[in-house]
Amino acid sequence: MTKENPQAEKHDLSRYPRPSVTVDVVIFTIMADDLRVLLVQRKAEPFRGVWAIPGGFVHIDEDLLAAARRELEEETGLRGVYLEQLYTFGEPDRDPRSRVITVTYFALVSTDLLRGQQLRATTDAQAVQWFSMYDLPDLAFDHARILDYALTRLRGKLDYTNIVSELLPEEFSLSELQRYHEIILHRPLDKRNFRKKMEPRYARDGSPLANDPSPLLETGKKRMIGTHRPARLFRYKDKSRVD
Amino acid sequence: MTKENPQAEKHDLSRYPRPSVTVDVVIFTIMADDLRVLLVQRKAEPFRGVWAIPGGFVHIDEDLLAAARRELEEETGLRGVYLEQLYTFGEPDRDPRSRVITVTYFALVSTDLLRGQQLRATTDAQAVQWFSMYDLPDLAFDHARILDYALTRLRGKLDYTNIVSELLPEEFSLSELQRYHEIILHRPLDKRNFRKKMEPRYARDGSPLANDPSPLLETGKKRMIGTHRPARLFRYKDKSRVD
DNA sequence: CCAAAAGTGTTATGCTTACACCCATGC
DNA sequence: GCATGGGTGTAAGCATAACACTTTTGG
Repeated sequence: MTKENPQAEKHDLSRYPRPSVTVDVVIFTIMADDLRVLLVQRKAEPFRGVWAIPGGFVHIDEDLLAAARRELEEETGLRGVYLEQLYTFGEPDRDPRSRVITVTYFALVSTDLLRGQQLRATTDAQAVQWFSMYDLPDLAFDHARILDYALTRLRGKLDYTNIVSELLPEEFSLSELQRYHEIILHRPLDKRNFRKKMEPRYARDGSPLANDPSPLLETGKKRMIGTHRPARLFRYKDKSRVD
Repeated sequence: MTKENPQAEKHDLSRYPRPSVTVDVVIFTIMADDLRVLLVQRKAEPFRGVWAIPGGFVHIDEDLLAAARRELEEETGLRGVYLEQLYTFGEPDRDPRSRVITVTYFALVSTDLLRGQQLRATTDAQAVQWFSMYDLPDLAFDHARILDYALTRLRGKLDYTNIVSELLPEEFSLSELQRYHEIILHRPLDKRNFRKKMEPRYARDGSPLANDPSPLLETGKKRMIGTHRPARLFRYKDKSRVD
């Protein structure tokens, strides 16, 4: 209380210990036909040797989002990635050592961005590794709950945002787009219905329809892989924005 | 960084100053045909005399939600109220004095609960007052943005949750329910379409329909006010739950 | 019988779901 | 011509949106 009174505030601030504030970043990607999350193996107690979501302390003059970006970059070397605040967890005993409040974020990185990037072994981790969301190891602290929450949020946003565009390469076929949705939702989707919803519509003369609700743009290019009919390629009209 | 290394952690924690953590609680109610929010007038600098969202420091062993409940009770005397975490704001300069990270919540209190409750003048506030969301004073810090965010969230949840039940009395007519929706959305709704969506459906013999999607239960009671046709009264089958 | 709010139905449009076969390509 | 993934249409059911008059009550 008494944030509103500077005198009382000084009082409070000197008398009462402050909690530590960390950011933890749930980093998702799609890889090998699977939804994966980046975890680090803890080098020290508590939970030594146990896998955990990467994260760390917020610096005193650092924005929360900036701290999340920094953590992400430390682990993956990546910048300019989609990040969204998830939730703030602050149960007093979530860290057995001391009071730690963690502001969680989730990041979506496309296979494109990841290509050629090395995962970095940071000083506080024995190892860094991608895990399937559908086959997770035991996790430190309340991190299982955080992953759960992140997955729910990701799924929830799938069908009313462009969020999947952050995981896809710039250009993709409708089958690939559908596959990404299926991997995230973890269930099969009907091909014709999916296309009906996603595909751009054209007027009779082939010109782009004015009030087309589709988020996609047909590039005109085709992709040939293997020995079958080539697929048309699409792009998202707009990339999703951070919340 | 280095949260994972206890030695490095001690280092960090002693070397680096920690931010203060507060909770701010956006308290909504519906009153006099209007959506209102509870604000306090600051007694001290900065922003002395300016209106602000009630809030205060999180105690070192106190859960975030518990801190929000405490703030709420300090201002309104109310317990057992719907509270939901909104967002965490942590720009380094959002408080000119020092680094303050605020975890925001929103609370929904029904006119029923409020009846007979006194607003309390706390030590750090000159005054406490309900303001119309549609006619707000200037606000301290980034509080205008927080209110904005809270309103967006409330509106977004209106049509896929039972959240409005937290603002209503136990029993209400369809007209009242519609009025609450209109007040929150700040636009008129079609009466027949609204009822089609909300009203319970019955089989031909008048028995309650098995797969009725309506969230409402007809109580059988009627309410007579004034000199016109009495309205049927309804209840929500389930109350909404905290996120 | 008047004032006031409660209550009520239809049509058009568009989204959702379920479902099975033909097409284009390289070899 | 075959293997492989790309590509297509229709019908039923359901939600949405627009729109105006009748019913019930107390005084």
